[in-house]
Amino acid sequence: MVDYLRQMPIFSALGKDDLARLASTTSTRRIDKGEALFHEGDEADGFYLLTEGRIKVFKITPDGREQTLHFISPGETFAEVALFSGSTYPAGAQSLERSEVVFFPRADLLEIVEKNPQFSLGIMAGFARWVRQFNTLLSEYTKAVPSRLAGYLLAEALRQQPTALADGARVTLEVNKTEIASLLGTISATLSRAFAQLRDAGLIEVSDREIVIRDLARLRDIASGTALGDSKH
Amino acid sequence: MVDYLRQMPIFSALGKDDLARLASTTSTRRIDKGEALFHEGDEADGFYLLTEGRIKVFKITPDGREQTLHFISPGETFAEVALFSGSTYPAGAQSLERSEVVFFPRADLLEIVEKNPQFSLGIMAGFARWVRQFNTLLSEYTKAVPSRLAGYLLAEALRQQPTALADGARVTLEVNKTEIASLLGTISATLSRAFAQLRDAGLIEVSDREIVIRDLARLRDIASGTALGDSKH
DNA sequence: CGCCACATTGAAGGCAGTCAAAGGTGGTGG
DNA sequence: CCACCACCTTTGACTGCCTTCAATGTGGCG
Repeated sequence: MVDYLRQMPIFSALGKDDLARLASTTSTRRIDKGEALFHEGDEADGFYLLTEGRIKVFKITPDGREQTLHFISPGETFAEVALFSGSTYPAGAQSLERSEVVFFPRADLLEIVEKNPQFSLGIMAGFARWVRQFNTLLSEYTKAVPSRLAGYLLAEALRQQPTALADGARVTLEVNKTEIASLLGTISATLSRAFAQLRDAGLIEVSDREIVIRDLARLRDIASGTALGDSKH
Repeated sequence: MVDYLRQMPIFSALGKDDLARLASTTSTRRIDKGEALFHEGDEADGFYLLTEGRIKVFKITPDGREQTLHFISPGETFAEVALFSGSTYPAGAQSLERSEVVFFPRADLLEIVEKNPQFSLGIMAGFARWVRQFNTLLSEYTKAVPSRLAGYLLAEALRQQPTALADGARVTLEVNKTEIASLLGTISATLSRAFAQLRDAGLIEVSDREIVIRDLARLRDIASGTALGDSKH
């Protein structure tokens, strides 16, 4: 466990002793597909590291729909907001597949923070990343659904193959389309139409969860907000 | 200046020496109405404290509209994201009136963070607050415009008179309606209709920037997502 | 007095959400 | 091994809200 933690950017500044102490306070939990890890409003008493599976972090909107905020992949931490006193989780977390998480109780972390200023810098850097992502999500909201989808596909493509992104690149959707719809702030029926539009315009090919990017340039254009009909000679 | 800083929650954990050092590194800047403080994407080299006036923090959406993220009031800090290395401002800031800000350069702050773990906890708490606020903003986005407006009016009412919020409460809009429209993710024409709907339903009275809340219970109901037509006997 | 920014209102069009139905797929249990 | 079922995906028809475009009103300020 100590070695595993050491690999993570957030913990890399800690010494051997602190790492060992940290490791000894954690607990591991397995959750089945569809099971809730915590609910929005629950008392927040620590944060999580996902070691296996896939988790979604989401809010329930006033009209009862689920709005997904992030999908968490193995190796990522989430719910860091729990590091602060008296707070509750601002969103819920639920597994999309059989998953395994490591839990870090708040009390022990705070002790370590107080002794390791560098560690707090690492946590703050994590926050900054989060802010940026949220910012992006907010911008996305004002765009049409096909634009958001194009943006999502490009982000996924980049994540899956950071090098050599070019026409013909393949993207595998790692969650089902209903979940993607929730992340993009829409519903599966509308997302389905958006996929159809990008396909009919010749930008992508779709076959279940396998997507092939056929026209990267125009896809980028759509993602940046250009309406699908518009061409700019 | 030292006394002024000490009042702020974020700085309250600092000792006299650090406060004095911090104060000596700051600079004050006056900006005219409409002037930009920084633009989205600028190199972020410090954060700001607003001492006078009013500032909006905003992004330009892909289709060219302004999306306001926050209005900053005197005594509030903003652009804290600048505390992290190699980052750029994720949004722009512009004054809505003649304003005065105090600038805290990053380099000096980082030194203080390293010596004062408690200080970093304060900054992190600030971030957590921010996350929550953003979270709220995201939820708001999925609601109809009259609901968002109702939520905004309630939040303003609460901010202006934390005690004794009841029917007959007065709210003064502190920015013009076009700016409010931008904060609520819409345009002035649509916001104008939303005001008219709340007025015609007998929930509020509107007279320029002075709003009177006539039916607090129903206004809360609308804000929480109930459609204006729906009644629940 | 006249300009300008802001606010309001009308008309029209479009995008997306809702409801509904049908086809496909994988998993489970008999 | 097959039948059934639950879930996902897609498509159609419809409705409603919001945006766009445009015109008019109004208050402040030079």
